[in-house]
Amino acid sequence: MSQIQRADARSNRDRVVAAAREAFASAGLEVPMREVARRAGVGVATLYRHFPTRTELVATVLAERVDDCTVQVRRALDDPDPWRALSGVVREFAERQIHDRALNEALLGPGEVSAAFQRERREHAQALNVLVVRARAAGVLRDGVDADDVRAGLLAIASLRRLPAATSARVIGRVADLVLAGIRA
Amino acid sequence: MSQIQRADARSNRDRVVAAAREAFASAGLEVPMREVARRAGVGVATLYRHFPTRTELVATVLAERVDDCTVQVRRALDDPDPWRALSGVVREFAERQIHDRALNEALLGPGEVSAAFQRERREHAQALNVLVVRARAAGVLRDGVDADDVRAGLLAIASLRRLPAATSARVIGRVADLVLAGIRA
DNA sequence: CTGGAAACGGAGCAGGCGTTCCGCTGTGGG
DNA sequence: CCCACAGCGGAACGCCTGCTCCGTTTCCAG
Repeated sequence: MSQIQRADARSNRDRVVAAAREAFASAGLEVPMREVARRAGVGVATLYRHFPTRTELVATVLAERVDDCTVQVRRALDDPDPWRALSGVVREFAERQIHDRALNEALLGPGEVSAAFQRERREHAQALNVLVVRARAAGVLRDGVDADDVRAGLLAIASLRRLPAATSARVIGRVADLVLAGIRA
Repeated sequence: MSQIQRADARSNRDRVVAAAREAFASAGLEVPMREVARRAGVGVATLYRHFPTRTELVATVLAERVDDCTVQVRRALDDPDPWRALSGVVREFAERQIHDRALNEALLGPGEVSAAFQRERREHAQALNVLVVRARAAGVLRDGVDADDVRAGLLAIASLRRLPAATSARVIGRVADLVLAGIRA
């Protein structure tokens, strides 16, 4: 019913997405289209047949990553310990940044790219709000700390991904600790 | 004895530096050379005669900004109140980032550019160390916080400059508060 | 005032990017 | 098995960048 496209086309599309995912994660979003095509073992035309514009390819790959983050926050809602839930989200987010160079650009990139994720971001924000409200009710947050503070902390962690790789991991870890110390009662 | 160059050459050099300073601050370091030349009211060749390569122009402009930061930390050494001195450095640094888009790239940019400031960075680090040691002696720092934590916090603040201008100011302010709360006893 | 060196401006070059065009290839329904 | 056509690869286009070349203008010492 669905197979309008040939089997080899479908397989090539998958290889392109896989190559883009890997390339973006390790080298950042500015990897040239030619390079993605080369890694996928296809010609540039094939790449453009599946993704008519660079932005669409980027959006497709980033959608997966952004979803990962939302899923992670949702999962934290199941944790009965409010502080462990919230601090786990911050720490795991930091961990993700260390291993995936593309993710931070989904959150920081100039409108064009990140505008596509408004819905995902809202879902992420809502789940995070719940975590913050619970933590606040449990009295583990410093007075005056709200969800925007936590989001600002996450953004700060994400931004650090631009540092030279040699130091970014260490700095991200320190900032994550700093953010947690900054929101805790 | 020194005027080996003509008066108009000297004046053009000044205009180029001024134009670059302004352009970098408002639009970021990736402003094209043509655009800097246009703003300065000179041809590109004139620009290249004074700065043989783009990197040299960038380094010249950034050197001023980086110096500003070092001077500011040195001045804080005169403050008798250790917490006010340290927190003032963090806040003023945040303020600078909000108003100058170029500064963060001096600290974050890939080696090529930022490597030129190793000496300045060491001086900055030494002065900051003194502030941290004093604050620690005064007992206003949380246990385990060291100068690297403060530096990591400053880097986090600097990195945020890449956010869309509309939100970056607010987020930078929140993160600065978060960092201060995170290091305070 | 004048001439030659210093300085100038902008067209032009090389190279990298995203994207398109088009002649060929190989898949899969009949 | 076969051939129409979906799908392919890579050369080529247009644009933008950093940087250079060279004929022309401007300064200023004598």
